[in-house]
Formats: sequence, structure tokens, C-alpha cells
Amino acid sequence: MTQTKVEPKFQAVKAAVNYPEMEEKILQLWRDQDVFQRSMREREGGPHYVFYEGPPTANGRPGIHHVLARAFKDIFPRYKTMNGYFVQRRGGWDTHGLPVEIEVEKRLGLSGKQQIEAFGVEEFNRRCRESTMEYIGEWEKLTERMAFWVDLKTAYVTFHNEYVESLWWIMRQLWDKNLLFQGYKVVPYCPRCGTPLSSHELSLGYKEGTVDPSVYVKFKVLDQENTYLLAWTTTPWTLPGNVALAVGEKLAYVKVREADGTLLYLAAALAEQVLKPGFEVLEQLKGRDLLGMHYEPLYRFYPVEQDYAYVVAGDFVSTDDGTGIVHIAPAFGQDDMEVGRKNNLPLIMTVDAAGRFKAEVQPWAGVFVKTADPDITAELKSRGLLYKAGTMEHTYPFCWRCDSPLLYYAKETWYIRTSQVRDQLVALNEQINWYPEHIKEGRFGNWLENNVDWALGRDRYWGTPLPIWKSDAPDSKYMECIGSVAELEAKAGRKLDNLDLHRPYVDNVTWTAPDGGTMRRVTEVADCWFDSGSMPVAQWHYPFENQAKWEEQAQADYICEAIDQTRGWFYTLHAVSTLLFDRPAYKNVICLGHILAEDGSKMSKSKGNVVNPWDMMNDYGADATRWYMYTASPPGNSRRFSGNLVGETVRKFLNTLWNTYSFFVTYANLSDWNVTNENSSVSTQHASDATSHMLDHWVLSELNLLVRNVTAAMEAYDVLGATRPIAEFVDNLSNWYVRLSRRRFWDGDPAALRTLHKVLVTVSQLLAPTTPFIADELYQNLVVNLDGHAPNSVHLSRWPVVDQSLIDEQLSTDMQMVQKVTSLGHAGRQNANLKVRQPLAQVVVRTRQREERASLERLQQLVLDELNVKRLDFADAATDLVDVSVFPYPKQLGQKYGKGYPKIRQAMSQMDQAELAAHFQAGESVEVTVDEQVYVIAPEDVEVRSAPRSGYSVAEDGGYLVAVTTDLSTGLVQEGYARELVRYVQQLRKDANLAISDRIVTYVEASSMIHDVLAHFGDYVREETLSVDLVQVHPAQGQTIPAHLPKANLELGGNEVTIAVSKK
RNA sequence: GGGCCUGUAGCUCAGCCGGUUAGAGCACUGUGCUGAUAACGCAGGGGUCAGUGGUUCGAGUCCACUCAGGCCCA
Repeated sequence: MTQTKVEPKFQAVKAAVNYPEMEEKILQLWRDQDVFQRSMREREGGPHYVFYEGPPTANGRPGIHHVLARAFKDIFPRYKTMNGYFVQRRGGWDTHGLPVEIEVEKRLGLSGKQQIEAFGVEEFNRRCRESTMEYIGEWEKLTERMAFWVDLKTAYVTFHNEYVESLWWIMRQLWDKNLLFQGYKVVPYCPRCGTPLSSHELSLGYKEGTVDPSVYVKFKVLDQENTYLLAWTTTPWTLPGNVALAVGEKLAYVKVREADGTLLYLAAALAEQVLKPGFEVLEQLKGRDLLGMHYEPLYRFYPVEQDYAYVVAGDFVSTDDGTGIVHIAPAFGQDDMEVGRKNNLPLIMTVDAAGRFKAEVQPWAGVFVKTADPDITAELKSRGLLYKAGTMEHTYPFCWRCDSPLLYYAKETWYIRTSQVRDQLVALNEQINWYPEHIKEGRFGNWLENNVDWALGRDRYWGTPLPIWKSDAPDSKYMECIGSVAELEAKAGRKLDNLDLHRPYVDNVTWTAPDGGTMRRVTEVADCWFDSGSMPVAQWHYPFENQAKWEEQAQADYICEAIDQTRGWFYTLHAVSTLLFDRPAYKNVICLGHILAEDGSKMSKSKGNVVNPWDMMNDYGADATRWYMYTASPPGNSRRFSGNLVGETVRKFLNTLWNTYSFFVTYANLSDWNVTNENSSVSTQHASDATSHMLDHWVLSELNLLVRNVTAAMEAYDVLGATRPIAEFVDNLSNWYVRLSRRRFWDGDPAALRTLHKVLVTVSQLLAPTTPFIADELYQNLVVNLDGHAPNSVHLSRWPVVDQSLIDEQLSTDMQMVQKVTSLGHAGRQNANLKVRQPLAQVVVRTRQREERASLERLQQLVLDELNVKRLDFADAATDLVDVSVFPYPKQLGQKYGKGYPKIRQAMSQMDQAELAAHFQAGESVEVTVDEQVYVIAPEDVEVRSAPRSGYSVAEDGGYLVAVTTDLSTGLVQEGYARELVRYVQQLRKDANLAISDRIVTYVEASSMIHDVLAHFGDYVREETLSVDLVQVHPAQGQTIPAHLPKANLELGGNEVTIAVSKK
């Protein structure tokens, strides 16, 4: 081996790597080379792949759950780019809505709408606009740092005039289709925010374990002495609005006499649990018997003209709780409202917009309704109308932002008539590919099937103003919906160039109505979910401009958000697209589970168990964090998260890859190997062209299988399938291919170097979508530095294509068998305390199938080397070296004989195993008779198992058995000593900091027994240790090792040995 | 109250069409190997496969119910 100083072809790689540092370096490279923009620009003209970014709101800091979502969003655009697609990835910001307003209110110390209006809507909205971008810098930084490639420079912003104008256009389309309407409905209403909540907002705020009053109220029946209908409610404040009582027509009711003589009606099934003991049932009756029964109203705060205060039927009445008699206040409940409508009952609105009783409700006028609950209860008690009162825990909705308890109110507001297209919503959902699949028919499908109209209006300030103008002439119903600024200009009769399309500015635009009144905008703004759900249209300011862009980007190939978006963005996108275009907005969607804290509890600021994403980036790096997200659990599952778990990813996966890479670079540079010397171009070179080595073939076969599997998984949006196999491969590459091939790398074998180079380059490409940093780090050094024609970044390169000709399934199977057997062989050695350095005479293997034996025969040398044995044999019932047993396969015999199987098994175990085995091995069937029933057992129904008898150490697993001989000949023992000696010499070399190629003189001072070893194995020792001389020092003859040399002592078979080395 | 999902070793997760002795990684203990590896190999302890009942020759796997957690709806 000659050594000439040459320029290393690859940049030297440190064995220990600081990932965050490495990632920062790569980030700088991407910036310098403008790689992200180029990854789009260079694909222009390619087929389109469309990704929609679900816009976050930047009025808070990004959390680790945003990293999760963004990591998953990033994969497929990168993958498709590498496959030649043009993937425009426009970012977006969601800027309107209550969350923003609440934040600003808090900051300004305002509370409620009156105070906002006093403060001034103009200034309030200005502050809102500012606040939406407050943390945008932090979002941009984290987005870049984690390498989520989304174009934030051109991001759409929902408050921009262009965006709002598109929303107006959409609303105008709905208006023209008569899908926008104003209706009375009972809605969940937040008295603090002064606005109704949409059903998807409502769903954000349910709280279990809410304590509310539970009161049983007696309604005095007219014309019946001392007789009452017993009703139950958890909202005493709704009682002043009571107009009826509902019963289930078919339910069973009873009339009972209490101990004190009071007569009560209630459901039969609930009497026992509701009433005090000692009552007497006077009468059994059905609900329908009670219909029309009038009672004395509890209160008379409002004059009522029509008939009311009587028993009506309600199909919602149950006997699950309460009394089976339900108090009806149409102003405060959806069911109540419907019953009221059906029976022409009055609607008594006792409460104002702030949730306080109106002046007419004298005792409690101005009191917040929930606060009045105890007073109302007390007042009823004072009149003897309270049967009993307590509290109960149930689930009750609260405002998702301000946490006020919601009230159900009859409110007039604007709706989108989504229920009209319900069937279409359901049908179009069929075309969407959901991950996980169960969301499609389950959570999302159910939601669509139960679709109710979308409450669009919000009585708020910072949002897209509803473009509806109404005449203020008395009793006028005249309205217009405006679909563009131009149209508004025409109406207003003036240019509106600089008009900000927000309150209060648009509110100031008026014109004369045909009926003589003044056209004024309705005060409401749109639900902010309408903004984001309309982004496919509005992000392009369609139809006012960008028609071509819109055509290209009209339907997303892929979107990804967490599961809470089923009722949020997933729904609103789908609804808007269905209403407008009658097609799904997206084709593939990954729906992520939530991130939980390490202990499985919810992450929340209040618990203080929130993981700061920057800590992950700084401690472990983006690649590790991303890789953990992808590989930890299926995307739809909720996943536990912690720094420790990410750290495991670093140690297990990234370090293994890095070390293999560093190993390659070290030896490639050492041997002056240069891929470009051999072939014209790195990126096109064919690794298998010039290798005949079985391990090279194997690793290339595995590599191509990997490419095939990962590609298939990517195409199927299967993130686990696209990542976990890479980790397995890297493990195999490092701990099998490289380990077994080390010698070839030391020798600078070009075939080995070429193979490993090819593998590393391909792996870097497979990793590019998932761990973009380490992927590019490898690619830069292994490809870009050498090949002027190569793409400048792995992210600009083409996704690897499977080379079918390199796939050798048989070889892969064979190797798996070798790994299985060598693993068991090591276990066998361990059992007998035989270290691997000690050569053994024989290993005996029992496989389950004959083909597996052939596998081992083909790769026999590998088994022998790996196990350090001289001979490989197979256990065979014919030899008397082994014990045999016959194992009846449950699958085959169970299917054949069903119930008979256990009996057969029992019977066969009683028979002479050797004799049975002999029959089966001769290919004969055997008849087994149990309980006078004859069962024919064919050779393929059983497995003949054999185990070596004695003189072997055995390891067994899953039907496989490996046995190594434990008897050692003198020759084997001596060879073992020689190996031991070599290891110590190598250690000395290492300690003396000798270069790998340095020649040495080795001194061995020991008894004659060891000299005998050297007589046989001296050449071997010399070769292994690059010893020019092997000096045998005989102390008996007065010889000594030169004193200045560092020595090592070891013991070989009870003999003291001292060795030393010196550089030649 | 209803729907969807989850429940397998201390932790994170595999486990196919029901079929041989339920696996991997981490952690722990012991041991071996090492001229790439912050690694690696081997062994050990650690499991009522959440529970109960059912179907079946056979259930972690299928069915029913229950419990716990998560999410959603009312």
C-alpha cells in the first residue's frame, strides 16, 4: 500500500456532528442559492400539483402542533417537485374574526360592544389589523427554520381589499342562487361578545362538569284542586319566557298523591327517582291524555293575546332525566322554537342583547340572566311552586374565546342555505381521499349528513362586511347584495378608489333606495371561517384578475390540517366549493391527530407542559423533530411528544446515517477514489456496472426495493410507509453492509466505494422530502461538489427511479435468512460462553422450510465468517446427531379437521417421534386414529423438527434452530489465541496513534505455548497488524522488549503474554 | 345522551386473511464485539394484549357489552 498525498475529493466530515449548526449552514446555502424559489421556477411548465395552505392566524406564537402540521404539509410538495411537478406553495394568513378582536379588547381594557363603539370602530379595527401581524416575524422564522417550504413572500392575507372583494363576489353568487337568507333561529349566543356563534365555533367550547342549577317546578293545573305538572329545568332564567309544557305523546305518565296531599303529574319511569318517598300512584296515563291541559303561567310580565300555557306534544321529550315534562320557552331553545311555531305559541323575549333581563321583567330587570338563577328559584319557592332544587353537572357550551357561558337565543341573522346542498356535500365527499380513512364516513361524513344552515353573520367589527344594503324606509324589505367595488361605485355614484373594505368605511357608503329610503349596509360581518374556506377563489382575487392562475389552482391535490378542522376549514372549503362549483375543493387530505404531552395529557398553557418548538430546533434540530413526527405513530393518531423522544431519533437514526456517511468520506478520500474518474456524471452513473461482489449486489437490491416501497408509499400519502423503511434500511446499511465490507473499504476497493456512494446519494434523495437538511448536506458533499452538471441541491434533483434489474428478491430473502441464523448462532455461542474470536468447528442449522436451507447454502461463506465457524451443516432427521419431533401445523390441520385438531395434536405427541418423522420425510402420509376416527396427515401438514443432541450449544426461535459445536481442538484454540493477540496489537497501534497504514515491529514475550501458536499463525498475525517483524522475546534466554515501548499484558489460556509495538 | 378514534412490556410503537412460543426500539442489568459509529451483537428481568361475555378446533386479531383516554356532536 503506497500513500501519496492527494487533495481529498470530498470535504472531510467530522464523526460527531452538531445538527442545529449543520442545519443553519444548509439554510444559509438555500438562501444564497435561492433554492426554494428555484424549486418552483425550474419546474414551471411541468404538470401542476396543487397544495393549499390552511392559513394560521399570526396573532399568537406558533406552537409545536404547528410544527407537526407544517412538517406534514411539507412532504408532498417537495416529493412532487422532485418528480418534476410545478408546485406553487402560496402561504396565507387568516386575519379576521373574534380571536383577533378579543385579543385587542383585552389589550385596550375594553369589555363588550358598547365600550368598543365608544372607543371607536375605526381605531379598533386599525388595532386589529396591526395585531394580526404581530407575531408574523416569529412565524416566518420558525417556518424557515423547520424548512417548511411555503411561499410567504406572496402569501394571501384575508383582510386585503382584493381578498374581501372576492368574498363579496362569492356572496353575491350565493345571493343570486337564493342561498343567502335572513332568518330567525335559536342560536348559541355569547352575551359578552354580543354575537351568535356558528356551529363549528360552538363545538370548540363545550365543557364537561359544568355545574348548573337543577330545579323541579310545579305548574298549577287550572280547574284541578291542588294539582300540578312537574317540570324540570337547568336554566331557571328561561322560566319567565315559558309558554307551554311538552310531553311525549306515547310515554307513560302517572298522577300521584304526595304524602302532604299534593297531586302531581310526571313520567311514570321517573317518579321513583324524582319524588320523595311515600307517594301514591292514583292514575296511569299516556302523554297524549295530558295534551291541551292548561296551567297557570308562572309569570305575566308581557301581555299575551293568543292561547298559551298548556301541554303540547314534543318528540324530543325523553325519560332519561328530568320529569318527562319539558318547559318550553321558544326564545331560548331550538326545540322550543319549533314547538312554538307548530302550536302558534307566543315568543316571549325577556332578555336583551347583553344577556340581561329587560325592564319588563321587573324583579330582575338589568340582571345578567345566569346571575338571576338563584333569585328566580327563591322567588318560586316563596310562592310554593318549587318542588325541589339542587345542582347538577353536565356538559354546557361556553364561548370558545371569552369563556362566557353561552345562551340560546332567538336571533335574526344571515345564513347560507347549506342544507339545500346537503346531498351534494355528501356525494362530493365520496371523491375525497381521506387519511385516516374513517374520517370520511365517520366524523366528516356524519357532520355533512346532519348539515344545518351555516350561520354567516356576526354582529362584530373586524371582519369581512356582509355586502348587503337595505332600505331604511319604514317597513321596507328592499335589499341588494353588492358583488364588487365597481358595482358599489355605480350605486354610490362616485369613485371609491381608496375605500378600505371594512367597517366603518363601507358603512358610510349609502345611496337612495327605489322606495325612497336610504340604502344602508346591514351591520353584520362574515364568519371568519367563510374567509378561509373561500381561499381557493379569494387568494387570486378571482374573478377580477388572475383567471389563468385560478384555473390552474382551482382544486387542491393535497391539504393537511389537524382533526379539529373537520368542522372548520375542511368543512368550509368543502361547503364553499360545493355551493359555487359543485366539486370538491381538495382531492387528498391528511387529518392529523393532536399532540399530547409526554404523559398523554393535553398540552395547555395552564398546565405548563407546552413544548416550545424553538427548544426542539436548538437542541435537536428540525430534521430530528420532523422525523419523529413522521415515524412516531400513524398520522391520524394523537401522539405523545417530548424532547427525549426526539433525542432518541437523533441517536438511533440520524447518527447512524451520519456515521456511515462520515465513514464513506474518510475512506474515499484516503484511497483517492473519485466517482467522476470512473464515469461521466455522478447523477447518472450506474453503481452496479462494475461490481461482482455479492454484498454490493445485495445492498443495491435492498436500495432499489426501498426506492420502490418509499415511492409507492409517497404516491399513496402513506407517511409511515415512506419513512420507517428508510430507517430500517439505514440500520441495515450501517450494521450489516458496511460492517461486513470494512476490509474492502480499507483497501480502497472502487466497487465498494462506488456502491456505497450510490446508496448514500439515493438515500439522501429519498430523505429530501422528510429530513431536508441532512439530505442536502450529504448531497452537497457527495454530488454537488464533484459534478458541475448536477443540480445545486438535492431538492432540485430528480426523485430516484427504481432499477428493476438490480432487484434480486431471492438475494434479499437469502440475506434475511443469514441474519436470522447468525443472530441465533451468536446466541448459541453466548449460551456456551464462547466468544466470537474463538473459531468453532461446526454450526448446525435447522430451518423451517427447505428453500431456506438453500438460502443458507448460497451464502454459506457469509455465515461461516460471521459466526467464525469452519463448517455449516443442516439438522437432518436421518442423522443420529439429532433428536427429532413432529409439529402439526394448526392452520392446515385445523382447517382440514376442525375440532379434530387438538386430538390429533395430542395423539401425535404420544407417538414415536423418530418413526413419525421418518414417514413424513419419506414423503408418506400417516394415519392417526383417535376415538375411532381416522385422520390422514400428509407430510405438508407437519414440520419435522430436529435438534442436535449433545456437544452443541443451541439457540432457538420461531421454529428455527442453530447449534454450534462446543468441542475445541488444539488448532482451533490456537487460532483463537492468534485472533486475540491481533486484537491487542491493534489496540496498541490505536493507543500509539499510528496511522492506519503504518508498518510496525511487534514484540511478543510469552511462554513457549504461545510461541507454538505463532509458529502456526504468525503470518496471519503479521498480515493483520501490518507487522514487518514479529519478534518473539524469550525471557528465559535473557531477552526483553525494548524498555521505552508501551506494553500490554494479556492472558491467553492461563499464560501471561506481554506485547509491544514500535513504528518501523 | 349519541358518534368516531385509541387502549399490547416502565416508555414509544409493530402485530397481515383468526393459526407455531405476542414482537421491535428505548430504558435497566449482565456480557461480548469494535482501526467508522455518541454505536453494534447476545442474554436477562419486565405482558391478565383495558375488562367481561360470545363465535370458533383455535381470539391480541371477529362480535356484543363495560371501563378508561382523546376528539367531535347534542
